[in-house]
Amino acid sequence: MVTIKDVAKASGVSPSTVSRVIADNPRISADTKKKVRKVMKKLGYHTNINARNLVVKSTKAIGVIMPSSTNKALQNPFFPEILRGIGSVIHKMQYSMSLSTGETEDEIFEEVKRMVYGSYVDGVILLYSRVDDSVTNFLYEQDFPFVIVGKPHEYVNEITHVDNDNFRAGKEITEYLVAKGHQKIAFIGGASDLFVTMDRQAGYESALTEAGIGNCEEYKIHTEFLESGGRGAVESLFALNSPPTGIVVSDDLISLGVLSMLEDSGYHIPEDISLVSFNNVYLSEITRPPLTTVDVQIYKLGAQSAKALIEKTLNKNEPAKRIIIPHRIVYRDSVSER
Amino acid sequence: MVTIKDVAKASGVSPSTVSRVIADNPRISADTKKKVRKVMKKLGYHTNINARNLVVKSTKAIGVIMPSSTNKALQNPFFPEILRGIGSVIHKMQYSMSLSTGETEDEIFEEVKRMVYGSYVDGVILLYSRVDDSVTNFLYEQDFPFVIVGKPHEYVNEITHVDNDNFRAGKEITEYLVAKGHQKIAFIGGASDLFVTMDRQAGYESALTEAGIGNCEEYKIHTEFLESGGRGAVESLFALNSPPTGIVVSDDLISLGVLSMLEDSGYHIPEDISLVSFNNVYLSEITRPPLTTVDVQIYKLGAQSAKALIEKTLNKNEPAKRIIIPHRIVYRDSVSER
DNA sequence: CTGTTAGCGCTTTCAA
DNA sequence: TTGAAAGCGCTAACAG
Repeated sequence: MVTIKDVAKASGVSPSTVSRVIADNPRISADTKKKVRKVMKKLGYHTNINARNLVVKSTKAIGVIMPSSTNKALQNPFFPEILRGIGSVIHKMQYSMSLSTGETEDEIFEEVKRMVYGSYVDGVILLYSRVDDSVTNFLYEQDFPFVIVGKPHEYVNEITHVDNDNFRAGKEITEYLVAKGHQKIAFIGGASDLFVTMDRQAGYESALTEAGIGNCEEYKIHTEFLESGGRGAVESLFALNSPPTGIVVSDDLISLGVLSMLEDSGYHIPEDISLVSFNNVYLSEITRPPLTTVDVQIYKLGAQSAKALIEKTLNKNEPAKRIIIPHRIVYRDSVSER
Repeated sequence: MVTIKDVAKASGVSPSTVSRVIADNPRISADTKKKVRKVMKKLGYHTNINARNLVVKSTKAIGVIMPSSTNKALQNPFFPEILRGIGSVIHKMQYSMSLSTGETEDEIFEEVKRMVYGSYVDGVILLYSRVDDSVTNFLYEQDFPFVIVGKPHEYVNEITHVDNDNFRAGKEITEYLVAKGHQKIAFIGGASDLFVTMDRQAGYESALTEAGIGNCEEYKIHTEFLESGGRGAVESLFALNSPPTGIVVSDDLISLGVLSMLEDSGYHIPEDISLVSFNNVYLSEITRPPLTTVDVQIYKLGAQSAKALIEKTLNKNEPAKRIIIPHRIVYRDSVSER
């Protein structure tokens, strides 16, 4: 391995000068810089990141924590897309990204502890937000730089997070259904302890109320369609005396499942029943029919969270902020006039 | 930060002893170990990974390189799933995983160079295999430990890779269609410069030949359904004098697109035309109809590649190997008898 | 503008 | 079974 000393010797300067050249220190003459750089190139010098990290006490690495993956929720294209967004700014800033590998909550927690105690990373991005999460609490107590994609359970004003206005999004998409003449509108959400689900559902409820349409509990179900249970829940929805004519589904992937089983049961979308959804991942374009869905700009969600985190690691007392990524409805073919 | 010296002082031993306790060196008495460990706990000691890396010249980190993400191919659930597989063994071995963040080929190449020159990682997993890839060539020339998921273009016997027997898989699934009475079978593949596509297609062709069915070029098309071009290609397939009754599609996500447009055009699956696919990602269960597809065991693909790589980093002259992950056909409802 | 010197926190001979 | 000392490759005062 070529070290700074080798370069120093070969170019007839001191190691510190070489170090300064690397840092492009303005107090080094252009001449020496050029000379040293040439030698670096010739010798094939590359700075050893561990040595530098050790002294500057920063790794320029960000830890990204995925939710526990005991079910198939991770197969949601949401994740590669948000990783791409995070990656874009991480890359631009010359940082690197360390991904969590634990499958259970405990494993993940252990891993996060290693990350922060072992100085693996300068900061952490949490790709989920749950009630009473040990990782969140730990990071908060340690006062370690982190941001949440989504909404924190506690300390909302002290934890910087980037989120959509899921309440508004849920409300707007429901209002759209109402405007199309629907009165009986159901809600199908994923895990009910996720804030996304709760917020979108609250928006849905608010829209119904404001429209003067009562909202009944039988119209709200939660399923991830990952276990076979979901099927029954949806069937019972249509066994009701007065079945819905429209459905708000909280996630595109769930929509695909709902779509399939509805058509299987003889309903046609959108003729018989209309369906709207969230996220606008690629597959929502290629379902049959293509989905009217709210584009939450996953990529930006990722990019902004990385940006906010890096700012925070650079300046420890950067105030906590909430960053709302705007959404917009993408109109496709899963809704019909009533 | 609590260092080894602090622990040493507090427990009345030397730093080297503490270091040995951490490494669980057998030559340290059980007593001292206990004593020192108690102090470590009390002080909240955690070893600084950078300092250790610097001296042992190993980072216990693996770099995972995704394909360039200029299109939406990354939204394929294949990626989260293989990451999960890789993560499982990385985690078990107490390694960490560094994900690439570049979007273009050039960015990725730069990043890989940083990773290896800067001693960021001990080894690299390539999640793609392309013809004439600069990253592959670089890694090969540097003699840096790496494995490819898929089949290397060159030096097949010198680069350890983990792959499916895509030729056989393609052949078997096509034979299945033949056994079901199909004679006119088309092939729809993704990018034609990908080895997966080529191998699966070759298997398809071989099956047709062996069945005494000629295979004509008009029956083979390539599209990722990411650009609108795919639609036209498929339509022309059915504008043929003698349109196919069965289709082999090289990827579940593409299948979803094909499915949708076929039904849109008035064809019914499987009554009018049968369709088989590859990968068995979650969404193949929830399409309409659910897909008969070959399960390539993505998770294992990831796990085995991580395992092979770690072995290689641990023992530089571990011989190159080819690891074939078995596949199996999952029979669902997208095929009908002719 | 550049060199000298002292560490960063850890592991590892070599001695005892 | 343990300690002393050197050094991994780099940066950062402090001098000059």
